[in-house]
Amino acid sequence: MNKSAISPTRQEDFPGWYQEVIKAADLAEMAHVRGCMVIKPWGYGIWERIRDLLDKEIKARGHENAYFPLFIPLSYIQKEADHVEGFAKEMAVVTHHRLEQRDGHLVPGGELEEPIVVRPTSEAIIGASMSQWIQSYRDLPLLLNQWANVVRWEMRPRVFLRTSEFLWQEGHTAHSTQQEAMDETIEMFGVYESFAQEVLCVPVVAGEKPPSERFPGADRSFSIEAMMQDGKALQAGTSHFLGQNFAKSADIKFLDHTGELCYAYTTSWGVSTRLIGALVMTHGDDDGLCVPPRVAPHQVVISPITRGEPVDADVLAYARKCSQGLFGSTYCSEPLRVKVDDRLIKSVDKKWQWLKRGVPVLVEIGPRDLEAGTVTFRKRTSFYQADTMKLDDFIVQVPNLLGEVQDELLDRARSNLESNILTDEIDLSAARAYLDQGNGFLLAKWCGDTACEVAFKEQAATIRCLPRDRKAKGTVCVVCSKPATTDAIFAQSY
RNA sequence: CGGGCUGUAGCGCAGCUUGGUAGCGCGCCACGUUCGGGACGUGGAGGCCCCGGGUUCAAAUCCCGGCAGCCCGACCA
Repeated sequence: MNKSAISPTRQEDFPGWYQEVIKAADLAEMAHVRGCMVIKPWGYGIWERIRDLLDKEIKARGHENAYFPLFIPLSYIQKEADHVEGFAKEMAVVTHHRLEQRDGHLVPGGELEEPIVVRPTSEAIIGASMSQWIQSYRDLPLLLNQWANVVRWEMRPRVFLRTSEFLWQEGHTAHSTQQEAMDETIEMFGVYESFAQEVLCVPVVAGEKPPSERFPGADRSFSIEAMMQDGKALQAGTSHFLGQNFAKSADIKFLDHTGELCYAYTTSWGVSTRLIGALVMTHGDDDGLCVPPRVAPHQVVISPITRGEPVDADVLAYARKCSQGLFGSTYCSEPLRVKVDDRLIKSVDKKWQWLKRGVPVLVEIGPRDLEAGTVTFRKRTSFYQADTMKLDDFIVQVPNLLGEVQDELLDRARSNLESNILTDEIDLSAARAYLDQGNGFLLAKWCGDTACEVAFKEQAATIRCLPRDRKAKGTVCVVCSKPATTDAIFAQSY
């Protein structure tokens, strides 16, 4: 009888399962514009939680939010050579500014003298402002962040993972010294790492990107790499040390305390709606999504079991009493988010809906509970096992229940990550065979030569990052057997 | 951007070969019997058959061109 709610299952067809969960959990649907998605309330609610919590972390470190234009003059983009090369192939370009009737059709008219690109990222246009705002070392550091949409015309869109338009946060800072900019890069890198783990329950491998995977125009890039349940890596957040590259191209200069004119050092860092894709592929099961309580739009849903009988009114009142009892309680220093789902549909349908959406705790209240002064509830992590508790006890216990779900999700994900990182010292053919199966990460030594990365191309595997906290066994490069200079995580990736 | 597959009711699909009144299941609405693990019966609503051209007396069906989606590559903070 315990037929799973999602078909196909993860085992049968992981990409098919992913798309089905997106749909069944009411997160999003593809719009009829290439690669664009409509984010539905449950999905957007998760994004709002991510935004609100991360925004606090960003502001707590002295950054201020601002907003810069969606449109960037082509000439701004052109200033940084690597940046242009990195983004040129995926740019939406605006060339006209009106529509004209011609042969009964609307066609673009009024060609622009200079084409405008829709921002794929905002280094170029924010740099232009920075250059005007910064004159003295007293103007530094300049610590900005913006929440915005960006557009990248990717070849192969995938909902939440790689959409033509997506929502993100992009931090942009300018500093007077290299060290301070580097510290900033590492600081925000750390914020992402702990946010992923503590808030999203997504454990990650944190490390520096190899040169081939750097952000276009960056001197150094750092990323957090999460492992999806199919063993593939998902880059979940990046932080870049841009050196003086953008300062030179955007003319961001200041007079230091000795009166010398210097270029600033800049950084940028961001996370996007891709994090929702990470949540799905980290915590989803064959019954749908499991939303970590800290980012769940509703942490507790109370479903009154009504059957069109006189007792319904009392059941509903009892459900509201339960909801009100939770009012004023907190979890992680925030008021509980509780919803009474009093829609006039069958309670069993509500149960399946909330299972698929992944609400952390679902409470069902019926005439029996009313009579006994109890509630019946299920945690999403053990949904098929309902518990019954006195109402007063339940009200006290809810924060603990949420904590349990949060912990269970993290533990489960962490054990998946750790048990699927191959750390054996193996030779190239064994490494290839392992990566070809695509069931996890390989932690191995690397000589630092890009040519050795190419050896894994056939297996579609790349170096995801040079892990900060993990040491591979051995002393020689897994590919060429020359002395290794670093540890590296090899994996297939999204 | 190359190769393959697909586009018909909210969702999943049949019909297309061989052109001739638009179908099925789920869902939705109404009523009745049910009801704490996806109930059942009866009746009903709902379609520019992706878009634009062409062939034809006649196109969901044949031809051409687009657009969008999925899978595989290449590409990709």
